[in-house]
Amino acid sequence: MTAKCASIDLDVSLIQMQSGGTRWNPTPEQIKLLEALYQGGLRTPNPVQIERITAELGKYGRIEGKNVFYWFQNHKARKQKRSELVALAASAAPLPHPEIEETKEFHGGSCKRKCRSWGSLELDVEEEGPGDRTLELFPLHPERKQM
Amino acid sequence: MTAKCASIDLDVSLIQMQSGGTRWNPTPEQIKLLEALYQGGLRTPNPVQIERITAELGKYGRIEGKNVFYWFQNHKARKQKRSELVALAASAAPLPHPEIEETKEFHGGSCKRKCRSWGSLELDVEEEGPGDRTLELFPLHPERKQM
DNA sequence: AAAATATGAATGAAGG
DNA sequence: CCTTCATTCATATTTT
Repeated sequence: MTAKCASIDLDVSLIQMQSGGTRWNPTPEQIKLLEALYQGGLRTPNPVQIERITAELGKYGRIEGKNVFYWFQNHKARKQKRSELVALAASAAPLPHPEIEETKEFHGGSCKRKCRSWGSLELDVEEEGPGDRTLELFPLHPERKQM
Repeated sequence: MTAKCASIDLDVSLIQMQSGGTRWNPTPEQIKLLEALYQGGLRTPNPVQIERITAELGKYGRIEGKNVFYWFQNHKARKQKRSELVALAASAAPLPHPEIEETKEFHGGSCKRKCRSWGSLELDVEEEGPGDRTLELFPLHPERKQM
């Protein structure tokens, strides 16, 4: 028997948070919801939105409003940066090396791919399609209450 | 009070596994060049710089923009950390005078950042607005776990 | 080979 | 909003 179970089932999710020293660690469920919201078009939620999202995500783990706020900020900023960098690299260095292993097949003749993300290979992001899902996540009237 | 759900069985081993191969392993030539740039004063290259460096380093091995980006970030942070450790050790032994120089920032100062104002500010929304009270923000959850 | 260490990668948090 | 700091995780490398 592997003496591994130390009977100290740490409820890390809560204990460390109470100490106030550990940063928020989103659970898979929380991430899924956040990404769904982002995909739905939400970029900078208002305080009201933040409060609601926080309340919903709070069911899956400890979370605060600022976590939601920061998550959207970071998510947006980093997607921007990745796109920026990839686009720059693509325009600057088309094909410096003969060892190509990408086999980019373009259908229709649109060379302008919008491959974001760092890598040149995998790491595909969810692309919101038109009418992909009936996600009515924004029943709020358009108000300008940005921080 | 043993009301802990525990279950820390982390299958994280696969969650963030980059299916595609190993992480970037810089060649000696690449490291030499990167360190030369760092010594030259470069700390946080812009996307343009990153692209150039990537293009140059690409001659010596497979590399991407994010590798350069991360390298500088890590290198800088860890150099600072080491410097702090050394300074700490130095100030521990041969220092007859307890006088501490006031905020002697050489070129960066890695002091802990102060908290801004998330402690108890907004996010305290109890009202939905005038007559606006019919909306479910999360149609994704058919069931509630709050019981 | 196992443990310790070094470092690439990722992201939460905060400053400006 | 954009940039940067700081912490953490995962893995390659070195040490014992």
